[in-house]
Amino acid sequence: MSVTNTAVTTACDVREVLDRLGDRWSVPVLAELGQGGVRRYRELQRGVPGISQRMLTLTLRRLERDGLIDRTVYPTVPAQVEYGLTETGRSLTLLLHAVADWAAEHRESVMSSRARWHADHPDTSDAPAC
Amino acid sequence: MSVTNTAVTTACDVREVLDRLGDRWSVPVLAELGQGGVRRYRELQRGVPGISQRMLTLTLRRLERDGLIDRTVYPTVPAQVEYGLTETGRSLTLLLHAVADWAAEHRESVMSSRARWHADHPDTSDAPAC
DNA sequence: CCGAATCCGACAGGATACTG
DNA sequence: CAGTATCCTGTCGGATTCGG
Repeated sequence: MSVTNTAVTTACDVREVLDRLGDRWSVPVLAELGQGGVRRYRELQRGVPGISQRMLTLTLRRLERDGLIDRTVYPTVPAQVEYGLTETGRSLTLLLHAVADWAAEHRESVMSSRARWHADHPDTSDAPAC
Repeated sequence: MSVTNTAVTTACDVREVLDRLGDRWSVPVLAELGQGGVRRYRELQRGVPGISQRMLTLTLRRLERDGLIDRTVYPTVPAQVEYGLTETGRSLTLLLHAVADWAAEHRESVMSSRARWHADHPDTSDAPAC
């Protein structure tokens, strides 16, 4: 770790820093937090349909651990917790917008390619619709 | 599919189109193919250290299915197969460069945040070094 | 309200052996 | 050389229950 050269960026580094892009819920949670200011736990659960309490908590812990969101606890009764993006997290949402733009732009291309593949290879499995 | 509005981009769509960003080997393989022209099967296996034959084949099939790479078979003996990026695949590598840049730029921030978390929570598990 | 703890199924992915 | 086929394991994530 004595090397300060940040230009050496391998695919390995990317996965080490951005492994949150691989899991199921980090991106939806970040997207929800990116829409506005601060959200409470229940609001997030409603804003990210389908997420379980377990995965919401795990995802929030990991995002907090990586410094992408911060967690504020108000010692009221019952407890109140607010989640919001950090500066790093906000910059990440900009990147995610670029990713979403790419997906929207090339969606037709990818889908038609998959349809062609599906026609040529009738046996291979397909992921169901979203 | 009668809607032509591409501005409606949900996180669901992104994962549907770009689920290859989530798996273990698609990005390294795309990076290897993005470095130069066309690669053969064995060259890819050498250029992507650690990948097994099984995962290399699976990854290549999925990338081909999505129209990100194309596969050319020369009917020589023994068989010779070449893989190369399509136009869509090349445009994706541009996006991946942006992702890699973000990771390099915020690597220190994320790492220090994890170190702090690790200091405050001595029990939580950590992914090993890359 | 905001979680932690536990159990469990599914599937991605590694190792190995075999084939045209 | 360029793959299949098979077995096996770890991990992710869902469902449920309990606690502060």
